[in-house]
Amino acid sequence: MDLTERQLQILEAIINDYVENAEPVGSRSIAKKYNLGVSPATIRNEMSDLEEMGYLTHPHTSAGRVPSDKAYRLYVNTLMKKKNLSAREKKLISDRLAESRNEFDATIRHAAQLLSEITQLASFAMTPATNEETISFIRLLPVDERTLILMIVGDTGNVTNTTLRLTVPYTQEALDLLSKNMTVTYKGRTLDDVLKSEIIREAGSDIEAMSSLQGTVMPSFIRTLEEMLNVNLYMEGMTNIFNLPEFASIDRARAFLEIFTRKDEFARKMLERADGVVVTIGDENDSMKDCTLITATYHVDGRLVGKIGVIGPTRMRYDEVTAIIEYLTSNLSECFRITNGSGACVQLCEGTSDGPHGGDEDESEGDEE
Amino acid sequence: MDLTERQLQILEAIINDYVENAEPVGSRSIAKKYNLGVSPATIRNEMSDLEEMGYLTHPHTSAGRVPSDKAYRLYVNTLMKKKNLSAREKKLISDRLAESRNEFDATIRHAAQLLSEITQLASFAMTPATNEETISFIRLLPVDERTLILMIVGDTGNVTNTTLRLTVPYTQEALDLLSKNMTVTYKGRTLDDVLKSEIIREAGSDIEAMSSLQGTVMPSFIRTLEEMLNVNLYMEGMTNIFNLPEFASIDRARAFLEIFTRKDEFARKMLERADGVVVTIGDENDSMKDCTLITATYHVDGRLVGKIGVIGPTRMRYDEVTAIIEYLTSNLSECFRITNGSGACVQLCEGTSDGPHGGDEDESEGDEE
DNA sequence: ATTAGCACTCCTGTCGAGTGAGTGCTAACA
DNA sequence: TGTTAGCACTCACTCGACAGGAGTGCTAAT
Repeated sequence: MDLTERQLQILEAIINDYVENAEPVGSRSIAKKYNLGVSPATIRNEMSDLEEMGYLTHPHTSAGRVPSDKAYRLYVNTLMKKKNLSAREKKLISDRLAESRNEFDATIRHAAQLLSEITQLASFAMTPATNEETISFIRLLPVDERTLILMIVGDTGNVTNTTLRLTVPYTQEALDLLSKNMTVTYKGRTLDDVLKSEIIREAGSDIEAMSSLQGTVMPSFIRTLEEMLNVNLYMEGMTNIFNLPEFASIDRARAFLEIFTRKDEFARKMLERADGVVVTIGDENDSMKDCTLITATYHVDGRLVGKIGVIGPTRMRYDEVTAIIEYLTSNLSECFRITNGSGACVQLCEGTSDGPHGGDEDESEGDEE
Repeated sequence: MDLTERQLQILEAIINDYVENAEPVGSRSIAKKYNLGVSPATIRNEMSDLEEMGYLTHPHTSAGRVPSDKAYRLYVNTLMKKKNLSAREKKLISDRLAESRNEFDATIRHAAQLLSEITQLASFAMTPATNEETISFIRLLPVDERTLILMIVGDTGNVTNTTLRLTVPYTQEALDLLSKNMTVTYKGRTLDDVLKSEIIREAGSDIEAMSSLQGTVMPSFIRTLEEMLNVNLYMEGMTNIFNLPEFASIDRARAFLEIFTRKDEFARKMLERADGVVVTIGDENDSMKDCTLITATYHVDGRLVGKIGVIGPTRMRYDEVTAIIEYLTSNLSECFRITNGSGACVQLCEGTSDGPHGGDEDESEGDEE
């Protein structure tokens, strides 16, 4: 059954009022503040109907009405008007992102910080998943007679390295050979693929092989691959939620903060979410059933996809938050696009652990000394 | 004025009782639980004296006594008996640290996790400060025609790298030359030293130089050096404090958690603390005036010094926590010592961001393709 | 010096009345 | 038939009174 125009108006008024004041809203205050041309009694009747339809709830008989998850869903889907950010806000976002534009991870982290500062909610940002990244080359660099660096470079310029300290000295020849062999073996294969095959191979490997240089390097190689597959997750503004009345009880606050302590689990869940702006309200979330989660995706070089999002109570300024997150992700994507010079990335683009472009590793390598 | 033996006994009893129950302790309960052979009335008199001397406080007339910071200080300095960990706890620590012993940063993080799990308080662990680390060599590695990797290797095997994406292609020759020049220029100098001189040089650099490959690489070089100087700080168990009655109020909890959000500031403060086990109680801390901070240092290869610590209310099991932190740091130091084979590091020692020895970069390299 | 006894303080929890915000129903009205 | 005014009713919240209890501090006896 569809809602009448007036019911929609009343519902919207209730949502706006409740979002602002966090207190059950009564018929009289709606009639006074938003002049809909009807009396409190009429509004009461409509409210009663809206409650019957599941859009409103009632903490107790003599209290005002509170919007339900269903009401917020309706609001987000149909009622909400697209909001435009003020020039000031836009400038703030652009400027702050530009500050660290040359450093990939720092930019991502700053985006999360910005998001929590502007929305006054908790936020997160993740570096792109690297499942489809392929190995470009592998290097073993000598540090001293027993220390060496294992370096894996992906086709997007993503680098991960590990310092290995052997208990017995290695020879330069063995190092060079292994370095070469590993690159030949793994080049062009995805991290995932290599990891799976290597874990199986390791499990069945013989002791003989383990005593060789390769035998000692391989476990580290596997671990380094695993590390390279992990996304970096930055979470910000967790103490913001203490300002909100819905988290005034220590138990609610605690439950909320525990999300932040289990980053791996959280990252996994976020990776599963669809691309684009996704809003999940209250019960629509698996856990955090009284929170709203708004996530969005940014693109690196049009290929890799990273996620960023806001976590707060279901009572939030949906219009503002989605507007901010949309502007922020488009700005981020712009930042990480180098092919069509956007002006945001004029001279140099650089990333500590990631970057754009499907790289080509076949250019001559040259030795450094 | 010195305390009598009986006063010390009573004070200790009050501290033990309060640490356990978090409630003001009365004369009667002391007389009953700890049979000191005197009546509640006598204990009351002693308590009154102890209060006068500043060891006890009194929330209100008809409440029991609460130990003051001064009492805890006395307890830690003279009353406290050294506690021995149970075999089970020792095994737990050793086993958990051994799990990740080959990965430096992971081990540090696990140490913090362990500390918070066992003490049920908040904890932190930091990687060693690298102020005195010298540059071993610098590498510029090609990824594709416009992407390259800048890699700085310290004398301890500490590696930091950054992926640079240029807007104009570079030549292999320029890359090799710059790589070589940079190594020759900076090798053997400390990170601090190079950073300072380079920042000054950059400020006065001419535009001409900026357009060269060197000009584009240098700002990233500086940033990467800065990154290399930063210690990694891991904080764990922050939600543990919600279990403690002293943090039942949302404001107290909030103030506490805000420490965790300003990691840089926190890291700086912790670096300033003396080596060894350091206990600062309540007012002895600059901020966090109603917390106790217990920190200790571990050693890497007998040279570098890292910090680890516990943060909790002044009411804590000082004996247990110091015992745990002592055992943990000695175990950590053992883990990171390779020269005298401790058995903890038999086959291979490896670290993502650290390692021993003053390296030599001049060994021949060999190419990968 | 120690202790029993006792008055006193002050926190805590409970109970009931009063208050106010808000609803739900009914009857009058346009 | 939809809208509105009026009114009774509900229920949370606040405040003061009161009792109970834990604990102190003082005094006098041992």
